[in-house]
Amino acid sequence: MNNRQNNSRKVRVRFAPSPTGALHMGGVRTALFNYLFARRYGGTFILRIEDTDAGRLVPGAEQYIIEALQWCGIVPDEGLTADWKIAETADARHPHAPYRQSQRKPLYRQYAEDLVRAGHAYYAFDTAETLDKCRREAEAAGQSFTYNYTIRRQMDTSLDMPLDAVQRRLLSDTHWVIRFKMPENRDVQMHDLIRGDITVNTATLDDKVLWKRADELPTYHLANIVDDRLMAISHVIRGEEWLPSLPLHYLLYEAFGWSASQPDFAHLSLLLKPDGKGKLSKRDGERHGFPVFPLQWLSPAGDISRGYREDGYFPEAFVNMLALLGWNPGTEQELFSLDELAALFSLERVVKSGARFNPDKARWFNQQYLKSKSDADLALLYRPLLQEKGIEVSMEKITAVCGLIKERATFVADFWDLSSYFFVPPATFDAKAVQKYWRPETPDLIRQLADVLSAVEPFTKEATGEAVHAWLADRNLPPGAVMNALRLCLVGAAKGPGIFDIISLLGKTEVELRITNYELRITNYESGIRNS
RNA sequence: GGUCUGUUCAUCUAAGGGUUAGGAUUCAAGAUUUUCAUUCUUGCCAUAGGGGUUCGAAUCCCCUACAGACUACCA
Repeated sequence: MNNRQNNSRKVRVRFAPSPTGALHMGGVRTALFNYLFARRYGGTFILRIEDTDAGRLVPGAEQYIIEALQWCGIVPDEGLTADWKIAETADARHPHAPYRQSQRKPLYRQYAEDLVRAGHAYYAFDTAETLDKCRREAEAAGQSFTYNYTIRRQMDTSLDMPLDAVQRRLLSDTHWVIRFKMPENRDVQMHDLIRGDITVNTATLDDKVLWKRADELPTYHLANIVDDRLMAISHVIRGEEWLPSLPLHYLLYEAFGWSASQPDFAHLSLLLKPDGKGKLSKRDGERHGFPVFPLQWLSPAGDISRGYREDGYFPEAFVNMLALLGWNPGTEQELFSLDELAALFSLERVVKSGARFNPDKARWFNQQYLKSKSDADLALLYRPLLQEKGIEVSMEKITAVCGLIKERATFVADFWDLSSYFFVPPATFDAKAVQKYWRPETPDLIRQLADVLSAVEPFTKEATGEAVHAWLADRNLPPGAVMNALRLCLVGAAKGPGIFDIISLLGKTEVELRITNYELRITNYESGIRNS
């Protein structure tokens, strides 16, 4: 079998979502692979909105798609204007405008009519009730109803109708459709860039509706083929759910006489649930506590779905994680910028099987990106969170704190739990730590230690460290005798960065205050635990 | 039910006829940090099952099982 990939063509790919709700992460991955493919081969990445089903349109969905792509850094070359709006009028950069199919409405009918004239399609006048009845009858007989060559001559169609009768019917009836006349028994040989050769016999396929008189709109299949042709799409990279309609699309290209220049196809496997069976759905996120959407989504019904952005993921981490779900470069590198991905991406290395999404790995990616950010950048992100709590401190201090805690965090949102004691004195003490580190002799030692620290000048990490160790050596005490107790006074728990980092950042006054205030409280607290 | 697609550690995956089947995440243990986390080391854990082809199969072929998608005047 020859590989029908047409390498000589200029690469033009499209992401063509339907604005029927929030774009879920599987959709983002499809957009990403298209974008990466275009960049890898110096091609053009086009955004096209497939809104041919007015009944399923959801307000805000189109805007959501655009915002999601924007957040991810997946920038279309064509179809979206510089101010991130769908291009509606043609110009040099957007020669095929409009890029919203509802606005291309007048264009499609002639193509459907051409097919009728050429004998590849026909008019069908069956009512919804008739079709329903057929389906119910077939179901009752234990079969499924297929509108194809076995049945089409018994249906209400133009196939055996005199031409003038057809004309009259087209004018008097407003609910007819144009159906593709599926060949009876042909093996359609197809090629998929990811899956290889596929053959399907047309006997199991049906006469798909291409165009509807009722709303004068094409169905997906017609609009898709016509627009891909008009927009000179070279590669169609889309989800696996489209694989079953690939034979129809091949046949459509053939019927139009466009086979020689039809695009190459690549079908991406689906994203699966983290547990159990089936494809990833909105419900999984709710059940397992992770987002399935890039951005938070407020449905018109009022339901809120969480988003990666709002959950504190960095877009780079989200994109990196998504890229490695079903693709890998063949090396052991796992962390990639968008530019690196664009340089490495190829369809040959896309995995055939479905990828089960793993929330743990997603968190790990975010942690990696968090660690790699500069302290100053993180401080910029942390400051608003502090301000919300009414805390106004210098950027220097926030930056220093970020430097000390970033290795301990996965999200910026973790920062407060990890560093509140730098800004407000601890209000509670970890009971286990108190039991472990607070001994009868501790209060006396801690008071002595406070005196030692108050004499240190300048109050730096190094100087305080030296002074404490000198005192320890002088008294012939092991460090364990006071270090953790001191930490307890300052932090409230047995955790956090190095004790002298904390001491120097807190400052002499605050350290003295916390030791004198808390030594007694902890002693009482501890005896409370003993007595209970 | 029918059609198509898929199946390597729990999860993401590498290995395009010859390796002790490799890496990452998770989990566990140890080291480091007298804390916690990081880091490092180690460990646990896989070719769905059965037949072929071959000197040799995760890899090629067939069957079975399982999984998924599709089966609308939705996309």
